[in-house]
Amino acid sequence: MGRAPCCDKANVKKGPWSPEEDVKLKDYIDKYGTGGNWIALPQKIGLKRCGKSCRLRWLNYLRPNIKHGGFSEEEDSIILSLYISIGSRWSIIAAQLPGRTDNDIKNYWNTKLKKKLLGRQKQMNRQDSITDSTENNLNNNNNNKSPQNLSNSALERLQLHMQLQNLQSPFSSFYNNPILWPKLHPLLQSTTTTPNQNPKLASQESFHPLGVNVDHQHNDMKLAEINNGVSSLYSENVEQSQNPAHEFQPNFGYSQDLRIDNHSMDLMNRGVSKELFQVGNEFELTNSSSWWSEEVEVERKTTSSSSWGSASVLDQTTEGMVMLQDYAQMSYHSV
DNA sequence: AATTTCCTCAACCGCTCTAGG
DNA sequence: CCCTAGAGCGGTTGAGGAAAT
Repeated sequence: MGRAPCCDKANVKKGPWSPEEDVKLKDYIDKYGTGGNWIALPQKIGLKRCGKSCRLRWLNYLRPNIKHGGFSEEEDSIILSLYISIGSRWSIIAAQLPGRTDNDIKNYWNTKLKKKLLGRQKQMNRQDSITDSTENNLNNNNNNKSPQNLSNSALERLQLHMQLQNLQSPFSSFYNNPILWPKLHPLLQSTTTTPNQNPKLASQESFHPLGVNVDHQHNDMKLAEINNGVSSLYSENVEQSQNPAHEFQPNFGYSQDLRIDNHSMDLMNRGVSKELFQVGNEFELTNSSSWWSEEVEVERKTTSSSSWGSASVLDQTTEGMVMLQDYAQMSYHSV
């Protein structure tokens, strides 16, 4: 017993859309809207298409103000920083880029942007063998912590974190140099361990380079996955919790318990990114300079020749978020 | 010029989530 | 509370064009 198909596959046309089909669909939606029922829509118009196919065609190509190709560097930066922040949540990323569709961004990332970044890294590797040893360290770390527990996306983001760090500071290994690690709250420093230090963590949880231990089986960690971290900006330690449930206490750069009320969780699960950030705006932020060690902060200031474009919608988000963007873009442009 | 390989991206698939009965 | 249909999402595929041989 499989799942019932959403439409009669035998009587449905597949493949590329003809201009006539596009006109039919666009005209109808312009006049009457979708009617809130995509499944019924093709029958009303007389299209031999699956409702899902109509929806996709409308969202990705026919609706007004859609942009294709020609991604700007600013858009690249936003995609990069959000990908590192939240992973392959393409719909959320697309919501930050007016006129872009999730499908477009997904394709752009998979075919160009990712290669662009990895290409830079390969170039760096050729130039500097120190970087190679760093990659080996990463691989070793992955081996130690049961890599099958990490999704490809999470691994990729981990690697990107590493690579961005290397691009920024190619002569030192992020993982081998604790001075580069973000400072943790003194009281909680001891609660965050590396997989090597804690075999239990190594086998059960994703190890985050910035101190975020993600237990994917724990419901609270759904948020952590998203924040992992809007980005890595949050650390949490559920086991150490002293706080009541439903109390959301974000804290940039400090490892501590992280809880969230149902409404906020719902917003995040729905991918309502603006509201996600608005939730973030309510945070009482700690001084962002504490997030990175002074060494990184100094280098950040001296190397950065660019700043976030004033047009970025993300500029109005939390200080911490902007800082992350700044970090990502600075790293990106620093090569 | 012919063939092969690579790349791009539109579209599909199958899953999860959600609302409504 | 359960079930179902529809919406939405992310991963994957494959046709077609471009580049390389």
